[in-house]
Amino acid sequence: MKRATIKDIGKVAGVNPSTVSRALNDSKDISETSRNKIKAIAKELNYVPNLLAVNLRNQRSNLLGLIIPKFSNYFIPSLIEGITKEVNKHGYKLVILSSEESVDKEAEHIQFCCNAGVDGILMSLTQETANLDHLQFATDKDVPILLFDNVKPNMPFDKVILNDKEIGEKALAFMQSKKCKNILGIYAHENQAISSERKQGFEKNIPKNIKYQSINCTDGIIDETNDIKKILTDNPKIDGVFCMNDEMLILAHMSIIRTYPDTKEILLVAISDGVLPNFLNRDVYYYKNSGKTLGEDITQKILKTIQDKDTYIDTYFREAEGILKNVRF
Amino acid sequence: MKRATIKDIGKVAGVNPSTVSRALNDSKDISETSRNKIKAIAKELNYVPNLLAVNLRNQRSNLLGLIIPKFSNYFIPSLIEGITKEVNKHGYKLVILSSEESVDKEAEHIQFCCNAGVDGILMSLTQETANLDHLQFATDKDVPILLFDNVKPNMPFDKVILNDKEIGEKALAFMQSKKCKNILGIYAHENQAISSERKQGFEKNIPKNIKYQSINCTDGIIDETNDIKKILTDNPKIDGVFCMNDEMLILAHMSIIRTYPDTKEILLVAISDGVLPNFLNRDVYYYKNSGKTLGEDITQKILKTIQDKDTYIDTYFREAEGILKNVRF
DNA sequence: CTGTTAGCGCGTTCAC
DNA sequence: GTGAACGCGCTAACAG
Repeated sequence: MKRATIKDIGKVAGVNPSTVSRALNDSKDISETSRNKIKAIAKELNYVPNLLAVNLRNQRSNLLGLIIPKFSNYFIPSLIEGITKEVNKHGYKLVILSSEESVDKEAEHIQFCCNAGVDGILMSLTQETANLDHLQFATDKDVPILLFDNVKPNMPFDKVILNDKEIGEKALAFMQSKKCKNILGIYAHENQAISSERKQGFEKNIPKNIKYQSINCTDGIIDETNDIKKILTDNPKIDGVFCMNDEMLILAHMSIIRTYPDTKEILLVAISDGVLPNFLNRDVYYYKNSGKTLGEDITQKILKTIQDKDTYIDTYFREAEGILKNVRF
Repeated sequence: MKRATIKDIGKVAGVNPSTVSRALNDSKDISETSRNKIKAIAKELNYVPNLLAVNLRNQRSNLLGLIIPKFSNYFIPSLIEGITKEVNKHGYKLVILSSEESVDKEAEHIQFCCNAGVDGILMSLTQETANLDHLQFATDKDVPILLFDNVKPNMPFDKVILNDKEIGEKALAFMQSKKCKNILGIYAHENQAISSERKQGFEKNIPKNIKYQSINCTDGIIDETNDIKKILTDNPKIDGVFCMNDEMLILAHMSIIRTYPDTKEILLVAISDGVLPNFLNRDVYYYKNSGKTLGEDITQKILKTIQDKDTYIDTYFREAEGILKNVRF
């Protein structure tokens, strides 16, 4: 059975389709009686609006686009969960596009969003994205973009930024207060903005009496524990490890317990989504940057931008929570 | 600057919009020369088709809907990654809808998919979903649905099913071969189809000489380690633990190392996505059911259904890989 | 308060 | 091979 349209309803009710539209959308230009009558018929006929038509008419789709560079294990799922929750609340839906670390795909995804009438774009850039010209495509078409996560403070777009550098500094200060004398820092790829920000912050004030070295690892490649293990073995005096995110934390954790099967006094400090530390069998101190709440945040921000039709460029700062300690039973 | 339409192109080229349409869609009813000319102009004008219009015209959107009951930590992210990868290959996009364990939302999401011209629905049911009437909405409108994960073999829809019961049996046999005499099984909520299937399989052939008990845990609630720890403490002879998925595995792992800080001979067997075991500092044997490859699978299946316009009900079986052992360095 | 008309942008049918 | 006209389903502008 073909689905009913407003035309069908109009035929049954003996009114014009536009009147049906008014009734269904609770326009004030319509009488109580015909509104009720029309609504009753609509229900009778199992009428549901065809969103494709509504969207074409309105040139918008109630869709939000999320463009991520790739899937990481801890942050992204948590982020998606936050966005999905918030988006559902406001009657929007979420389309997820993964660039798979390709700038070309990133550009394609932006194009798609614009052509599909997406109302706004949430976007975390690829590691390779140096040039931001392809974002212009969206701004030209007045599709709001909000950058987050892998974004530099000087990028001329709406963005949400964590106080990365400051947390790096705080982390160092904390480790100092805990009497660390020999520290290893574990970071991601240099092109990743948040990684280098956190690194810069951490390395800013290292005093002479603290020995320090760092390593860059690839997300989630468990083999890299071997490299870390080697550093730990070669430097038995290391008494503190700083991890720039959860992926690095798990590598560090594995490496430490493999290097020192019996508990050894190495202070483990990280910036984390907040879930993983509680699943590790070792004290972990961490600054919490929850993907979930970030997801809620950025969703609210872009929905507001959509509503207000703002065009100027905003930078929103976000503070990590901490320092926290994981729960041990 | 307003974006170009086929009308604009036609004006510049001095032809009718319909001719432009033909040229752009490589219709055979058009001369080589005008096709090239029109395409050149289109490029010149930065023409990109308005998908909203295309979709309304075709009554479809090149969108796939994914409806999940909620976000778990291990399986779902991996699943989404698999689907996204596969979907991108074929020019489709993915919309993610989370029911948050509410049957009502589940129904709403189905409705949305149908009204929005989604080409197909991938769906894992809520724990509470007993009645499948609301799926009828989609079949009525000829929107293909494919069920996976939390689906019972007798449900009259297209579905992908893992050999859950069989794996349960195999797991028991494996633990027997490893001389376990006292086993604890850890499962999820009873309403979760895969959990109860795996449980039934595992419990089917337990011999008299093996002591066995089980517990149902909630996903990702770390407090439940206390309950497991109590069982382990009260039953010091337990020498094997079976975990129905990754969430249970991590609970078991925590509980074991907390109960017995020094290594103790407890055989740990699980059904897993395959990532977590390698991050645990203990031997783990597991049957691998990768969310990622499942995601690829179900995407291919539903795309085929869409293409073929099949209407009969298929059940696809999927085999877990194993038994595998985690990598230890 | 309601009907008429027009158009969102595209693809397709039917003429020529 | 091309133009004209129509319709997908809905909403908004204008009249009355």
